[in-house]
Amino acid sequence: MSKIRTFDMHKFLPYLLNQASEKSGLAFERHYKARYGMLRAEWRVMFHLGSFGSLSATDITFRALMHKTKISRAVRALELKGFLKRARQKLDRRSESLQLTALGFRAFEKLRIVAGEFDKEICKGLPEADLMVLRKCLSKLAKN
Amino acid sequence: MSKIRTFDMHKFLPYLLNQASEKSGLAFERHYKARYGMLRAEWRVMFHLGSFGSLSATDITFRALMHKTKISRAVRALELKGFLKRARQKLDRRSESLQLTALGFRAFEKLRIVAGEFDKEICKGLPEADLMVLRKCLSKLAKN
DNA sequence: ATGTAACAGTTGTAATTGTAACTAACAAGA
DNA sequence: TCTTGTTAGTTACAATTACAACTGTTACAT
Repeated sequence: MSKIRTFDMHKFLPYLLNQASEKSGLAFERHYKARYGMLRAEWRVMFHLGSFGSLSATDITFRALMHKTKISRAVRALELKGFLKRARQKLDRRSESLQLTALGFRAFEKLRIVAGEFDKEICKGLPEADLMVLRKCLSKLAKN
Repeated sequence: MSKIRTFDMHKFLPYLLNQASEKSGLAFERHYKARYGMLRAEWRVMFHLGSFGSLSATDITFRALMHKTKISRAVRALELKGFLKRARQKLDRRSESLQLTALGFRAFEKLRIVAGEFDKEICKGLPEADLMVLRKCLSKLAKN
């Protein structure tokens, strides 16, 4: 039985991406889970608000590739923890501008440091040149 | 306020990995969902059995980085669809060897072709040299 | 052989999630 | 003003999932 022209699943990009993503995602999860009782969705919302500043829920939907109900619930959870405050937009009262509170930002800053160490750790063993290529490819794949 | 030594989250690998993984995973989902009513967990189990041959549920747990209850239920779903059969191991009657049926393998073969096209599509625009680096890095990240 | 611990896989239950339907706010043409 | 259509975000409910407790099997020291 010939395997000619048969696609090799070991090279299937969605598979490789998922493996790598799950591995690192699971490993990092314990940091925000243990310290702040946050779910992954909450961490992602905090990550976006901390990194990009004030955003609306819809903004986060597109940036984080998460469903709007998931975001709605994560926002409420963060709000209940006192990590986030919302403010109705004056110009369009349908949408609200989300922002980390001082408390939320302190938590984000702590996690940012942990994230930096974590990132350094998992990048160990990969040449800097490869990392540049890797980041470039991942950004492209996420956009398209 | 100085940003010196502050980690740039845009380069945070778990974030980039998740973005790229979600994007491609969501896009490919419709193929097995629409044609075979399979969930992502089911597709992953089928993927592993189709690619690597006969495996036990525990094998898949480690290879696919999925929780064992998720696998247990995916296996049952595939079994009900007639895509998979199980056989108790003679030597260790706790574990069972899972294998695609002829029907299951035909479905896998069809999806494999779709996967090949899908993969080609999302790789478009990335130089072959970069893809080699990308795959190498992803494999390493998944192992560690 | 017997007790204890480890392991493969399943199931009950509670938490999380997705889908579709909803409310409230805007927009723009008749 | 009064539709009609769109958008931001929420909620009800059903589907999916995780966690812990469970059954049945094996390993192995006593």
